[in-house]
Amino acid sequence: MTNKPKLNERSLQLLKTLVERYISEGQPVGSRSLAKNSQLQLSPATIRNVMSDLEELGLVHSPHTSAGRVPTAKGYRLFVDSLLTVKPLNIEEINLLQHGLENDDDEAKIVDKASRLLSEVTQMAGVVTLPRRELVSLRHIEFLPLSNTRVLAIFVTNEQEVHNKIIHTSKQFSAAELQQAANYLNSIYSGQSLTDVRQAIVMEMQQTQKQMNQAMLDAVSMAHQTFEDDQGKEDYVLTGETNLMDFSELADMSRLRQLFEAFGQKRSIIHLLDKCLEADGVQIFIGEESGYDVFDCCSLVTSSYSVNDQVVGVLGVIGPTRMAYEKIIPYVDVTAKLLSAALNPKSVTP
Amino acid sequence: MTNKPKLNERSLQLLKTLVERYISEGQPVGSRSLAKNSQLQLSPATIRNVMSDLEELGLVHSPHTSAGRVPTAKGYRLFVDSLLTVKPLNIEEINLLQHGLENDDDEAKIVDKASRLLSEVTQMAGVVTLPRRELVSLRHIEFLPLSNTRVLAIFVTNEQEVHNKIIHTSKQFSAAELQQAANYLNSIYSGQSLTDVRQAIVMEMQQTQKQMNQAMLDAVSMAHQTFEDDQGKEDYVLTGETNLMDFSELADMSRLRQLFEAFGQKRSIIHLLDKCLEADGVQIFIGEESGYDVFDCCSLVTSSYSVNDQVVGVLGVIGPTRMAYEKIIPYVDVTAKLLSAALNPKSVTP
DNA sequence: TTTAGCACTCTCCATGTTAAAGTGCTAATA
DNA sequence: TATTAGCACTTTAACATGGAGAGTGCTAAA
Repeated sequence: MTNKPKLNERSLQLLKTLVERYISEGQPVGSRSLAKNSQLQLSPATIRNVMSDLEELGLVHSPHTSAGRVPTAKGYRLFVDSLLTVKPLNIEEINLLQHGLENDDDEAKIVDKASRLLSEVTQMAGVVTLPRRELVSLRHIEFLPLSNTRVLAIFVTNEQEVHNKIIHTSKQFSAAELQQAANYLNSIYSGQSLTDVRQAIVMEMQQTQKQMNQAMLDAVSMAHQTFEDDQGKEDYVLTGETNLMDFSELADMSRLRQLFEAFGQKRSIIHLLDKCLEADGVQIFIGEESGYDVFDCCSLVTSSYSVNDQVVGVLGVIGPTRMAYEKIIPYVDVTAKLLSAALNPKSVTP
Repeated sequence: MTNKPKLNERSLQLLKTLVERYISEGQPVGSRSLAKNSQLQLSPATIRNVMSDLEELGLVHSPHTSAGRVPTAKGYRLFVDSLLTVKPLNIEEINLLQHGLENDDDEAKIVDKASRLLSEVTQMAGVVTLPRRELVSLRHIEFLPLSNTRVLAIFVTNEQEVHNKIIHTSKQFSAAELQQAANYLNSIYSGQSLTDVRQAIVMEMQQTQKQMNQAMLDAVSMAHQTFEDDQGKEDYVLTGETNLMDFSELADMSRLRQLFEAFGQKRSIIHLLDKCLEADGVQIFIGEESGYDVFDCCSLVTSSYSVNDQVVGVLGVIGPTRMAYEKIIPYVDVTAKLLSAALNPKSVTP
């Protein structure tokens, strides 16, 4: 499907003004209005011919005979890729974001704030995935006895992420015994990556012939339980969903409901956001491009953010396909950069 | 305002069938329909007279001249308090709930499940506050060094709730020093209630003349930071909000938006749920009774749940004022009891 | 290739009509 | 005195009607 015929400068210029016009007015754009607002000196009749071509190419679409034209997802795509003139943020806008993302010890708080800022500033929904490190390293592990054979396992990864899980043991251990087990594990595995630790533990458990005393065996078995399921729960923070209720495109209740259910289930959103992890810079899904019916009249503008030059998450904005891309794109772009900056380890002052 | 005149048996009977009728049909109920459906042998004309009285008392209300009558919040209130015949759940319904709340180590998971069950079973929104203990006792505390003077404080309360916080110290401590501090604190404060610990720490810090070495002072100072802000974040789990989108009463977008914003902000909901903590058994807020405009056309049916015979939380259902109270009430009631059972410490098998 | 002109289509809005539902009032009835 | 029948009146909902406005597609002329 190599369909790029007849797309001369003029048609593109017309498509551009059509999209701009539609984005700002929200009404199908007719040939008269285009004739006036494009810089080209053309009569409405000529423009109608061009529109006919654009429609044939699937770039625009007419809701009914006597309405103007509306851009399709494909039309938006062409617009965003080749026609858009991005409006960089001014100082105040940048300051607003920078201010909101001032340093904070708590990673979760910063992420939350970033999402909130995105939604405030764009008046749409803001979304930020929690930062996920490729190599999660084990920092420290600790066991506390609960009732009977239940034990509370607490472990810290990546300097400051605390996880906990309740595990079951074969016999009842005293606090001292558990302390000993933790000491043993800390001495061996501390500092190693979680995947490595998991592997090593499985190995240990297979080679029982190795000279290990019962205490060490118990410790390894507990560690096995603690780390067994993937601790890498992907998650994201979504704010300003209610902003979406004000868009006429989403006024249909069943549509809206599906959208909010998708937000609640998180799965599809995570999957979509994951796709953006690899891409560098701002990435955009327009309408049906996402592949999820729920987002048919929505667009998603995202950018990845990083810590230590390593991409660890994605942030973005969800809104109706008809959004002011020229403004939203820089907002997402800048927020991603500022979030990266805010999350990066502070330069160590001596 | 002692307004209980003319409320004879017959008027009450009519009000009852009116409310039942309106709940099941969703349409204003006229005198003809009431004449047929009430057991009383009365002509529509007579019923019109009675309706006129009920309207004067503020129990019913006419949307316009030639529509039937609709119950007001006050009407619903009278209905719920004195006229309602509750339909107890049958075995299958109870089993469904019981099954869903099977024992699980993780408190958060059970609470989540309870909320989900409530919303599934009622097709409205389910809400459960996280269990909050009156006396939170300190179980264990632990410090881990981060970069520079930052320290990760981890502490466990109530046998299995893990909290963590980053604190700042005056100088850089080694892991060993921190371990020592934690040991000291554990030895003194472990087992005491958090409020007691907070008090004791403030006392310690004031009486510096007391013979304490520097290490002890450091430990106390760190503990002070760790426990300083109230760790009692009240929170709740809300599920099935999207169910509410299907009710015509909430079809108005701005209304719906306000409602969902209230859900997101949590404050007003928490406040409302807190009011239900004291009450025993099922409690109901109908429409404007809640005092929050957002809930004007919603009702909230709640019940508290307990652990060790002590009320620790509230659970309930949010839906339109026009809901099947006779079925919703037992659902909430039973779920609260089952949740209590699921959360109570298992009997220790020897 | 572009444009003017024109018939045509579709939506929107205001208007009007009718049927159905239900009320309030009055006067008759038990 | 409480109840009921009867009737005039009101309101809504659903449907038809009929311009006005906007915009199109097509054709033929420039």
